[in-house]
Amino acid sequence: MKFQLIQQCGHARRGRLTFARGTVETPAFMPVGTYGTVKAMKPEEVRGTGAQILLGNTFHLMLRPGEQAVRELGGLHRFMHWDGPILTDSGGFQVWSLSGLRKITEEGVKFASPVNGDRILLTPERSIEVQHALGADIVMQFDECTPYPATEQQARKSMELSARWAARCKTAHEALVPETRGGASARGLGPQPQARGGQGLPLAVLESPSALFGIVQGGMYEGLRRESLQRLTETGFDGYALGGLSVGESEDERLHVLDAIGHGLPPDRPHYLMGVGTPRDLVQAVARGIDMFDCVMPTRNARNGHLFTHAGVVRIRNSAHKTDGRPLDERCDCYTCRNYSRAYLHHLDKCKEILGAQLNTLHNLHYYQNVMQRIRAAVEGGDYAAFVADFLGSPEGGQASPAVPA
RNA sequence: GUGGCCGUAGCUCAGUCGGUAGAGUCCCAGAUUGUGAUUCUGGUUGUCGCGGGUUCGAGCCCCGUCGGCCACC
Repeated sequence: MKFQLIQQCGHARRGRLTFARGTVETPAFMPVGTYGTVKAMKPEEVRGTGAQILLGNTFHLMLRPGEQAVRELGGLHRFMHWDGPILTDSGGFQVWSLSGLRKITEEGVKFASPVNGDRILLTPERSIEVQHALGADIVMQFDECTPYPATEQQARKSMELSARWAARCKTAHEALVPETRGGASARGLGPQPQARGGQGLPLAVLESPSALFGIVQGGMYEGLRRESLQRLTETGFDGYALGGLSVGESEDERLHVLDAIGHGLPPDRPHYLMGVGTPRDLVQAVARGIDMFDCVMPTRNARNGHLFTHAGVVRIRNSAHKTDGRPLDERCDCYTCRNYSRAYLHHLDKCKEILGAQLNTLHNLHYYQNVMQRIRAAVEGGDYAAFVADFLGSPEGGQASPAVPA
C-alpha cells in the first residue's frame, strides 16, 4: 500500500491510497461487510455506489466459515467476489461489543463463540494470522476497544494493553510479510481494479504485502491519547487509526479527542477514524485530519428504514410517506431514487420485503459516497472550512432533522 | 327441536378463588456509529355480544336474550 498526499486545506487532507487491487481516493468511506458481504448488496452494487474499499471482520469470519476455508477458496476477495482492497478489523471491537461473553488477559481475549458457545482465544498473533489468511489489504492491530465511560485509570490500563498488543501485532505481521515493505508493495501492478476474471487473485495476494495499521486508544483523555500515539509511532505502522470512539460518548467529547489528536497523527500515513459515523461526523472529522472511515450506520439504518438524504433524515416507515409519489431524494441519482417513489419504499418497508432493504441500502451507501465526493471536492476547492459551515447549517448536516414532507 | 361449546383491543386470543382487563399482531413514534441487527425501545386503541339478577364489588356466578359453531334427532 502506498499513501500519497495530494492536497491539504487546513488539517483536511485529500489523498490517494494505492493497492495492488486498486486505488482509494481519500477521504474515503468504507462500507462494512462483516461476514464477507455488505448486507443486502451484491459487490457490483456496492462498487456502483462509488465505494473503493470494504471492511471485513476477523472475528466473524474466523468463526464461520473459518479462515482456512476462506484461504482454500482463494482468499476473501475471491470468496466474496470483491476485487478491490479490503481492510479487516482485528476483532478488537468485539472485545467491546461482546463484553458479556469474554475475559481479557495479557495474552489475549477468551470469547464464548456467539455461534455455538465454543471457547476461543483471540490473541494479537492469532488475529494477524487470520487476517493474513483472509488476504486483507489492510490488517488492523488487535486492540481493546476501551469502554465508555472509563476512569482515567481504566483507560490507561486499557490503552497500555493495546499498545503492548500493537507491538506484538507488528512482530507477527512482519513474520508473515518477509518481503520488503512500504514502497515496493505495489510493484509493477498498477492501480487497475479490474482483475475481472479472478484467475489472477492468488497471485495478487502473494505480490501484495498487506499494510498494518495501529490503533490509538486512551478513552476521552487527551494525555492518554497522545501517549498512545507516541507508543505506536515508536513501533511504526503503515497507518494510524483512532479507536474507542462512537461507543456512547457525546459529539462534543468525540470532537474534543479529534481536536487533541487528529492533526498530530503522522502526516505521511493515512488516518483512519474507526466506526464513525453520521454524515456530520464525517464532515467534521475530515476537518481534523481524518482520511478514512467505516461505519455500519448507512447499511444498518437502511434496513430499518432510516434514510439519509440531501434534505435530512427520512424515516420511510412513517405514515407521512404512505401516499408520497416523490422520489426519496430529489437530488440523488441512485437507482432507488431514479425509479421508485417514497410511497413504494414505505410500502416495502411496512411489508418487510427484502427489496426494501436492498433499495434502502443502495441509496444510503450512494448518499454516503456522495458526501465523501463532496468532501474531497471541497478540500480540493481550497475552502474546506466554508464547506463544513455550510454542511452543518444545512438540513443534512443537522443533528436530527427529519425531513418532513410538505 | 334437544344438548353442548364459543362471543373480551382493528385481527388472533389469554384472563387463576369474584377485586372495574392483558399478550401477540396491527397501527403510531423513536433508537441505531471498527454489525451478536430482517434488531431494539416506547405509545394509542375496550359499551368484556345485549338486558336483568345476586354481591360491598361481576369479564368471571345466576336468569333471559341475540349471534356463531358442533353434535344428535
